[in-house]
Amino acid sequence: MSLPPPQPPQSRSLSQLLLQHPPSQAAAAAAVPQESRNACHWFRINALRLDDNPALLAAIEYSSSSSSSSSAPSASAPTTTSASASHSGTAEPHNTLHNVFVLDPSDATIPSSGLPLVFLLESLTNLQSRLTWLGSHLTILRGQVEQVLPDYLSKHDISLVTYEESTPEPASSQVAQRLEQALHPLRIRQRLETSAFVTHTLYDMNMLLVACKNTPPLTYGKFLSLIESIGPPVAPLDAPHRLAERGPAGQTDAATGGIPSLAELGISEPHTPLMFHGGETAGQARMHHYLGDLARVANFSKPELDPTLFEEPSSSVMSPYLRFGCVSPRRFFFEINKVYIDSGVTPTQPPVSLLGQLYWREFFYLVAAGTPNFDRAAGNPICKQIQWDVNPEYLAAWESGRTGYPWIDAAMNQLREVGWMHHLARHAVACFLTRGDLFLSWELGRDYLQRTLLDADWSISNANWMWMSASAFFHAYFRVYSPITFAQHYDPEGKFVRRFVPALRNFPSEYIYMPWSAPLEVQREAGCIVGVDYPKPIVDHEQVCRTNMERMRDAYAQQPDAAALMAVSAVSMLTRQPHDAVTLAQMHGQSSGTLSIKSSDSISAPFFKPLDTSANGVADTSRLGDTTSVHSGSTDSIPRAHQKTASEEAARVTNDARRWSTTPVPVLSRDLGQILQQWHADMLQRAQAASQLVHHNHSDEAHRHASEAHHHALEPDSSTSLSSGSVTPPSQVGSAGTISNREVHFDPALHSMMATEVVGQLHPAVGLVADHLNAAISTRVTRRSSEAFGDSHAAAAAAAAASQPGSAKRSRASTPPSVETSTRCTSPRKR
DNA sequence: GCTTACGTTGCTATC
DNA sequence: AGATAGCAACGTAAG
Repeated sequence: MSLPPPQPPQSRSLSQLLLQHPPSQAAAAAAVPQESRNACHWFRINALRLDDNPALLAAIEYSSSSSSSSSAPSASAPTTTSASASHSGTAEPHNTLHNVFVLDPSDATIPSSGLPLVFLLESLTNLQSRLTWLGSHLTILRGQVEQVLPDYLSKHDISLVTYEESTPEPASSQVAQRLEQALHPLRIRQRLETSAFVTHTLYDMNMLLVACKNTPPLTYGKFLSLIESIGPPVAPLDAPHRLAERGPAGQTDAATGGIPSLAELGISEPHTPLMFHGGETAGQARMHHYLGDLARVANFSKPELDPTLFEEPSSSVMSPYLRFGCVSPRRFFFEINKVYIDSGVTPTQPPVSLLGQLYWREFFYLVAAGTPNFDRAAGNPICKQIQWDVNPEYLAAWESGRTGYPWIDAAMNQLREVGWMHHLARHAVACFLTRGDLFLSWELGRDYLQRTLLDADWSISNANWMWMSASAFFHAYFRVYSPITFAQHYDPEGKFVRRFVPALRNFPSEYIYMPWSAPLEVQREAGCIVGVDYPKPIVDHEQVCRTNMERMRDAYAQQPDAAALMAVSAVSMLTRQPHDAVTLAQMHGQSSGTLSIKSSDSISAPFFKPLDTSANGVADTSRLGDTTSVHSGSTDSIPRAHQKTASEEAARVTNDARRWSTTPVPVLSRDLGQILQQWHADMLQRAQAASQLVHHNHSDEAHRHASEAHHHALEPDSSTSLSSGSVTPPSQVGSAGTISNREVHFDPALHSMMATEVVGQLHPAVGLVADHLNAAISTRVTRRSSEAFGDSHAAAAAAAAASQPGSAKRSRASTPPSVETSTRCTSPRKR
């Protein structure tokens, strides 16, 4: 795959920058001369740096309009007649620059404990000293953003706020939305403007979503093609030069304070020295150090890196610095390109190259931005619906490094100790937790890593967990990592295990990855008795791996359509006939365009195994039988999967009961209700995001319309739009046990209505939901009905789905969420 | 609707 | 040792 030719980094002038970001330019021009031009840059968790920070530069530029000597590099001073313009030479500028970070306990994107918190505090400390050197100051506010920040802005008479745009993580955009909402009074009272910039990714995800018509590619190659058609990312901007002493340096008022200590936050100091230190300075040092080895960078090939190296990791470990924005991905990108040129050799190519890793990050951000319910299986249209087991003891063993498989345990211990694991070690533990061995949900593993890893990144985390569990992106579930041979290949001596599983320090290499197989005298000699000093394996890999593969095969074969489910659900909400939503895919009558969906082969499957799969039933029974027999006295030293504790068995039985329930309907309906509610919440969020987008565009009319859309989203008219109240409670959902005989009539015209009326009322950005609907109906449901009822029905279904509902809606879905469309589409419709 | 090419990184046995 | 075939056969996306 040939890539866009690298652009040399070039610094652009601020006026150029502002041209690219008309909002802030508009803000600057709109300010009334007599008013002060105090600006505030709100540092967010994804951009804790001075380098390549256009939002910071914009704030500097805005607040230093009078003095070209104190403004940012190469900035041409805007023509202005402001009062401060009369200040000359060394005089203190009248305007102040404020830099604020808000420690908001309600902000889920801010780590609240552990090594990630330590890393954050270090990053803030570094940021503070860098700002001080610059001649400015970092103020830490504590409390909810939407309360403390407006107060601060009001008190300091600030008229421009700049910040880094939110990530695809819902919690991230929610914070920004809460703030924007709270700032509304200030917009009027002190003519406050806000401006957001995207530098935490190489590309603006909204732009990419438009480019891919709201349907992100699901393969890396397709993603590369997409960005190839767009061109290389924008070059990074240099950090601001030193400013004259400005801003409220040294000031501490009641609401502000310094950077809190760990103790102050009630967190104990880590007992081992940090391996990776937070901050822009540390990040840049690491980047330059790593990039100093030209040959290593040019020959970088991700899958070949050794996951067992721990003194000096084989990969760059730039990920924590990218997560917190200590280093700009654009800067990293252009620095890598420089090395490629300097190295004089042909560098490796994506997907395995170092640059390719940045593209992976971008790819996952894009899919995350364009996929509803990206962080869970339910209601996630790209995620396979797999009936994972429930077993808290297995989960606890995995988390705490007590699975009995030294390679897995060592990796988990490394994670706990240093907050980082090699990429391939993550693969190993993720595969082990999910499809490989324990068959637990990827969401559980994601949760643990998300709060433990220094580089935890919502978009990348969820994508990789779906990948490794073969829930999305990757589907060759029969390729399972062995917890024994995989690490053996890299580290036959077991140095990594000895370092991170102290109990095995003296174990002979021959048995280091399978200590249970060592003769007892060997164990005694090594000072580690398996079962006493180190746990026995909690599962027999050989055995569970085979069983799990069968379960994966079954799950794939009976894969329901999450997308179709969502589509039908949505229509049922509109028709207020949710009791009918749960069923089957059959097509009758092309002329009437009415669909019905058969539950037995599609809808019930996401949450339940079909009742009639006798083969599986037998297998299940036999497994339970095995369990019983084992309890009657095997002293076999070889671990067996069915050697279970009573509580494990209880969990298993509960699990089976859930899977084999003979009355699935009520439970199914409850799940469905949750999906609908979640979906509705997502719509609200998108509407708010859209409204915010319009704020940034400073179009009064657009703004008014967006507000109306927002209002509608928040207080939906129950007769016209989606409200959680329209979800039928489980008790109202049909009679149990007759699910396979029930049908729902599904009119494509209603689908169209939903797109134009309800979705359109919120915002065209919500059109992406309609897009999912569209895809769901035209492909998934059709395919289902084809399987169930033959080709003629399928053809009719396809025709119906693609005819009148398609045309109107498709054009909307492919329309960028621009101001123009928003003014058109968000105007409320009377019924 | 069908076929085909492709997909960041498996394991084991065999030569 | 390093490469190859067999395993059992997935989904995505394009033609």
